[in-house]
Amino acid sequence: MKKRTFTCGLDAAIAVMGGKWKGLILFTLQDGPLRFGELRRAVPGISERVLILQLREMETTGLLHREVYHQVPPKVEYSLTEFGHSLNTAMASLGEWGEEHVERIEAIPWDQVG
Amino acid sequence: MKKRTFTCGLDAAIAVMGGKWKGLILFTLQDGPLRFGELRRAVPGISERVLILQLREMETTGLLHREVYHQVPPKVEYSLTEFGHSLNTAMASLGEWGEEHVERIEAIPWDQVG
DNA sequence: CCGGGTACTGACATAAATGTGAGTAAGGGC
DNA sequence: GCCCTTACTCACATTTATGTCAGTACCCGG
Repeated sequence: MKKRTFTCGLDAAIAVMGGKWKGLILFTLQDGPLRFGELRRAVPGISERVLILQLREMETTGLLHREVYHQVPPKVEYSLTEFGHSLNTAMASLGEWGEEHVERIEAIPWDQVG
Repeated sequence: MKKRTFTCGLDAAIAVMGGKWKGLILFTLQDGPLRFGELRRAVPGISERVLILQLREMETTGLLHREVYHQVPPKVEYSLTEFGHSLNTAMASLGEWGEEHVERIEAIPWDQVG
């Protein structure tokens, strides 16, 4: 358990929801629990492996809860914890900003960016 | 200019401010323009090269403005555009969330996360 | 004419993130 | 017995992000 330190709140928040997918996963789960397969279909473009890795990370960081139903075929449900919900709320304004500016963002010459 | 499309506003926002540093740079510049060296000192831990890359990206995406003063030694100032300011505002709640939960976030076993 | 400060650039190396495709276990229906 | 579904795991391959370090151009003060 090496402790990380952060320069500010934003730094800490980014450490938790950093990466390309976690925000979207959080967003997708806001309306209720989903099983693994549903989640995969709900987040277009993500690969199985990466989805699993992200889910594991988010479980470890306390953003979401994993509930296993001992059935065959197996059923596993992922849902937001209180912590996850609170982060989702905090990201709402970022999502709104994105929506307001989608056209401008899509018009950015992304091939010149990297 | 390949156009990217986004699944939702959050997706678009993450494309613009993604990565470990852009949020912090935005945050650092919120109180007014800074020159390159000042910025480097204000964002602890970032390397010169990466700072430049991030600044270039953020210039291309329209988040900030680069003003060159033809002096010796050279002086270059970076400042937020309106677009950058609006994103900064949208990220404020994320920063607050981070501050509220720093202790919990620092207590996360980060070595088990990756 | 030497060293200092500033804002870089370039070659290179490593680390982290993401992606691909195959394989596994379990029981139920046929 | 065989195939189906589901939620994975494993062994890679590739891409993206980040870091290190040396070097450049400019003029100025000493």
